[in-house]
Amino acid sequence: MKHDYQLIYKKLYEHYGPQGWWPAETQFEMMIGSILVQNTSWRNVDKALINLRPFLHPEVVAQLSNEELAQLIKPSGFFNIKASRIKSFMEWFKTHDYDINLIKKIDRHQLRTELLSIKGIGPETADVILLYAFDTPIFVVDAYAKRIFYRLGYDMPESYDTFRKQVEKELPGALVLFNEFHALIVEHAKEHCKATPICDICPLFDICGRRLD
DNA sequence: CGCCAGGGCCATA
DNA sequence: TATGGCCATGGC
Repeated sequence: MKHDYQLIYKKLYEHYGPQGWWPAETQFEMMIGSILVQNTSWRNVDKALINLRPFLHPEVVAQLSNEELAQLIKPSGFFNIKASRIKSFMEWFKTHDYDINLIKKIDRHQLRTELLSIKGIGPETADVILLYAFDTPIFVVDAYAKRIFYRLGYDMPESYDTFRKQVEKELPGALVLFNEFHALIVEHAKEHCKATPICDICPLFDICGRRLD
């Protein structure tokens, strides 16, 4: 199957329109949210963020105990693990003086390596942080992207980075495109390609020419 | 009641 | 290196 990632983007964008991600008030909130949302619905993350927002300053979060933090983020699930992951992230953030603009000056390849070295930050979380907090044009390989491409019959690489680079290679490198693409893929997944897909109204239906189930 | 959500770590083989 | 178990709440 010939793959055309740009056509998928086009179809999703035409159907759903601009998404304007990430849904956060600050870049710091974005980064915390990226950990909270791991394998979790945004609905639950939002509840956690409402609890957390009064404390949502780097110096304050860094001072909270794991137990206090866990209680605040409880609605997001996995709260003990995520509290620990947030604290690990804060340790790294502190080494850059909690300064987003300072981090933006770092070479992106090195920054990605630094993010991946943090306990609890894997490739997908690292990439959404790079994309939505540090304006790095990068394709986020999430479960939905894999599912869509596989179901379209594309022959995709298995490893995360090879998958990511193959998609990036065939797209124009504009930041806004990668920003919207990931958001659109998630938005699409909310309605389609679930256990009981409704694919005759799927915006990708005329690409695959068949039901995506 | 069961399933799963905008993952990642760790133990085992 | 490659699966499998585990983490845990809330919506449906």
